Amino acid sequence: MPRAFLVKRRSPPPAIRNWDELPDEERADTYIPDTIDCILKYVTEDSCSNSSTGDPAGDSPERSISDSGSCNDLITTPPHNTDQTGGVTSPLSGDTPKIEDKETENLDEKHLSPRSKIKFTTGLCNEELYSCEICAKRFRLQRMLNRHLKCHNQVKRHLCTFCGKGFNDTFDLKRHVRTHTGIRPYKCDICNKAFTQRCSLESHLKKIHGVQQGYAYKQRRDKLFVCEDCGYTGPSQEDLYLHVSDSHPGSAFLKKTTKKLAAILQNKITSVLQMSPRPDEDQ
DNA sequence: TATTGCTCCGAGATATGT
DNA sequence: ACATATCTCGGAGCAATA
Repeated sequence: MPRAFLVKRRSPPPAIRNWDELPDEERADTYIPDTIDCILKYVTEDSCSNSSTGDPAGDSPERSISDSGSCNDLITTPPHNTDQTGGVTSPLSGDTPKIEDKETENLDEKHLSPRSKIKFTTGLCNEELYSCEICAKRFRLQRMLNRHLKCHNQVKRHLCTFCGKGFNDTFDLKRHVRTHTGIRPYKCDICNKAFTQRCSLESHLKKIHGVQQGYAYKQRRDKLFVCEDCGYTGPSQEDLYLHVSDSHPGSAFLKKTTKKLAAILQNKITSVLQMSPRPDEDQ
């Protein structure tokens, strides 16, 4: 789906946004506004009063049904309480309510999930959708809503050890950390310039070299296995595992590798070692 | 087996540097 | 003005869990 159809929340609620201004010990602290209930109540009432017709304005430019006529995972509707950039603002402070992640889960249970699950009927489909009570976005899958709720949570779970900036997503953090480590896995074959993200490389190729990447969807999703310790890239997870275990035995990557995968890899390593003659046997 | 969470990713927007 | 860097957030695959 073209992202132009999505409500963009270009955020920066100025106060807390700058993580550098917070001492480390406060960055990940739970922050539950005393007024959270009020906020939720407000939003709920607001939702009720405004969204009974779905689109109070009636002339929303946002799309609710895809061109194909089928239901989308995300059906975008205008947020009822947004700032100019589409961001959600607290009715009290103008800032997005800050909710620690665990609290967000409670929030899901206590305030959002049951009441958010609605039977949403359109002319083209009739299916249960999960609605965010904060911004009124609707999702076909509960897990999509659950994850979306994190967007409204200013306390990020994943903190950069270099600058303290927080992210909702581990991969976003990993990608961000590359800006500190200088690891650039995506290299331009033509001029050898390297980039931290594939889309930067693609943009470069297109604008500078006039090369349009013709990736098929599957190719696009091919993973690039990057060693975040040294920038080594491998064609497979096994390859990366072998590299890391060999070159960076203390790496967190090894600790994160699932036992299952580690066992599979260990078996492979063992079988390879068994097949190759041991040096002392050669002699 | 169905659901959920984690992770990787791309698309697009915005920020920054030259 | 343009190129590049960085960020946000939804889509999707897969593994873990109920």
